[in-house]
Amino acid sequence: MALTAAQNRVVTAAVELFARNGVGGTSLQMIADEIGVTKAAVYHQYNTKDEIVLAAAEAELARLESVLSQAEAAGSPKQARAALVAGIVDLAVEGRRTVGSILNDPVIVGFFADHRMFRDVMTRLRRLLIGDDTGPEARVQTAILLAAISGAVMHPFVADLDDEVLRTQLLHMAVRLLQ
Amino acid sequence: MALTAAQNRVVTAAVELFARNGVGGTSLQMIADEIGVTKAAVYHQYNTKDEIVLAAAEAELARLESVLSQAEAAGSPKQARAALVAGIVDLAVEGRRTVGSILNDPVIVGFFADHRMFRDVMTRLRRLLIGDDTGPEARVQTAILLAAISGAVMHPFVADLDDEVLRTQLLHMAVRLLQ
DNA sequence: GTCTATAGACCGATAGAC
DNA sequence: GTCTATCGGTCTATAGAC
Repeated sequence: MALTAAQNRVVTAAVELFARNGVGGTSLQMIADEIGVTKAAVYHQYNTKDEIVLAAAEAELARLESVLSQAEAAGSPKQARAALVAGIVDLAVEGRRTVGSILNDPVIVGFFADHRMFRDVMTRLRRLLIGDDTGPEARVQTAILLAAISGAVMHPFVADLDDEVLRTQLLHMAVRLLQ
Repeated sequence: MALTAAQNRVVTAAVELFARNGVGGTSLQMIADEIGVTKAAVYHQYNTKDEIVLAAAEAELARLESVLSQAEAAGSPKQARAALVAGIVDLAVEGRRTVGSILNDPVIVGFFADHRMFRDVMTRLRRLLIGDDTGPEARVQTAILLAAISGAVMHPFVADLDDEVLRTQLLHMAVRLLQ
């Protein structure tokens, strides 16, 4: 899981290109060109394209996992939820160019379903946001909250807005939606 | 714009495959196989892959445009907004497997920015939802509303929910968010 | 860790018969 | 409207030198 400097260059370039062209529209040659090395040098770090996609998805997820862990350490469930939502808003705004495309790419969504690491984070996320209420209303409401945050940051309607303005408005709405 | 039967088969297969594999991850061979013809037969309908992608995006957008036109014919702005939101919820739930992936694919998002038809629909959508208020709050709120609807329907948290339950919950939230 | 060079499959696209 | 056959190019992936 700990990446070497060379692996980090590969993953960073991959995340950027996946957001720009989609996973299926990104070749190893593109990644190599973006870094300024040859394909063979990329293959020295990862043996298949799938491994790169997985590493890129894990790198993005690691940031969410970090926010999640911090939130779980909060005093009360209510404080935990607030901390989590604020952290997710920060994450989404910070990565507004890349997060959305990657989260929605069909190939990566497939990984989400297949690998336990992703499911575990989703379970923790769900538990923190809605506790033990597994009814339809709570599930839809949580899906809306998460989709709204990750989707709104890359919407054309807000493309020309400052990060700070976007963050403030988004957080305000998220708090309202959570009540 | 009016599609022949053969063109319709191509576009329908393309929409399905784009949702499953992404635009960049879908080849003309895949589309041909899905229909049960050869690549050359597909090329007889559309001369390039880009034309197919464009036709697929237009087909999806045409459904939104139809909802938009109906809403614009409503008596008051308030009624128009309500009709529009209800129509969009229906559209999203109906196409919950495909709509989300296609709306977020980087290649199609690029088309959205380049082609006037998409921008026109977006302008009408925006006018109907927020009128002449072009401030940050209104823009973020509208982006949230649209992102929430299109993103929530394909969220893993609601994957096992009935269409009817999902539609009801989603509509309830949308109305609340619109106030 | 990076390179050159290459293998074999698949890509988008075209020609021409039926 | 669909087919067979083919083109040049790019794809993922590997071998082996430095």
